[in-house]
Amino acid sequence: MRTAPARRVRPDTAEQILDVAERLVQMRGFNDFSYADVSAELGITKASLHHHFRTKAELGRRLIERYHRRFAEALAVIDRGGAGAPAKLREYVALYADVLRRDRLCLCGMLAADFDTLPRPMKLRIRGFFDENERWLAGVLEEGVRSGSIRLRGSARDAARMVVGALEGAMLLARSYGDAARFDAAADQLLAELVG
Amino acid sequence: MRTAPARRVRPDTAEQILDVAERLVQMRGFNDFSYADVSAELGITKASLHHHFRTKAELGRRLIERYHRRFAEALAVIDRGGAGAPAKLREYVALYADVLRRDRLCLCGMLAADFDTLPRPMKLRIRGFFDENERWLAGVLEEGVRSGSIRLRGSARDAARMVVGALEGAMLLARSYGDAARFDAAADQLLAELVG
DNA sequence: GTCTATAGGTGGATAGAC
DNA sequence: GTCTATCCACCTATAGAC
Repeated sequence: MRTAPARRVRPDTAEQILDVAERLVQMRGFNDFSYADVSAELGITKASLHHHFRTKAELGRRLIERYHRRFAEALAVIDRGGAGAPAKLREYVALYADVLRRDRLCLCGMLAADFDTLPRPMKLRIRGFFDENERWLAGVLEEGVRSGSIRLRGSARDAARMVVGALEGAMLLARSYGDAARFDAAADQLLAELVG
Repeated sequence: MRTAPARRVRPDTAEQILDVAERLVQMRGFNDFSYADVSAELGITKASLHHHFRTKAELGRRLIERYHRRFAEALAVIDRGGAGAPAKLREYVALYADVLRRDRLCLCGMLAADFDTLPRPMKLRIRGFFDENERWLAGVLEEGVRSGSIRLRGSARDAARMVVGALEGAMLLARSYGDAARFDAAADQLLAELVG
């Protein structure tokens, strides 16, 4: 079943850089982490970082692309599970909760706060990430409406947008109190409104 | 009816500094505006800014305090209006929408994204702002439950927390698309779930 | 209360050797 | 692919004259 070649035990340098940068952005924001931070953590010089990612804007763009790809894969896994709409929604919420439990915000939620200061290629990809969230959620909600497990007041698209915003905001608030349970409580309330 | 002394036409320098800094923080975040930005806009030197606000941390603290005070006054105005709970909720949402329409985020929503990088006095006051929002909203929701105009699934406190998060997140998302109508749609959905 | 001048640090980025 | 060395812009903050 596994057709890909065996993975290296140690990820290559570019991946390691993305790993560290991703965590720093999710915790501090795009403009509050530096090549120097990544350099110190990985034990290689800033000049070497520039060999892998020519500019910070390019590093930022690649960060979003990888995050989006992995998120889409997680959604595909949920889809393959074949659960009903309510269970799928709970799995979706769990993706957010897992991020928060590692003391991070959603990468794109954080970048949405930095939005005004970001280069255009990053802005477009942040929207692309949210668009995919909205599309997937709207599909699940419509499926739930058809099967009678979900009750919506407006369009599935508007409900999906509301849910994404509510979860991003709940993460933001929960982290300000260092209290992941705040996120869980908010998400539970939200789902209770949607699920019959 | 007006008992306060007539206001100066030109606000004093400290207020002007707060005005400019507040807008910059709401648009760009606390770490992406500088004394140089404010200096250029007001036509006074950075050294003069330091005369009014010794450190950036102090300026940040004062920003939150003023924002909190003004917000509390706006809530008091809503209370004095004597409307029912659903109308009060709509007025509350309008406070957020007005901020967004000036291309800004909530000051404390933005600072919540910067949270990890902020000095402790600012962190405590950001929580204080959200606490007040939560307290006021919970009161309105309870009033609505008593009068039968609001239907809650959990506690008023949890519902209030969910609403604050959802509105902050909706602002964040709406601004990323430069589309204030996204906020309105999300807020309408949210209120529709609470109001009967 | 405002200015000039400057300190001391960090930012992203580049040249060129190995 | 990694390094040393360096550039220049910008940051927050201070000293001291007016």
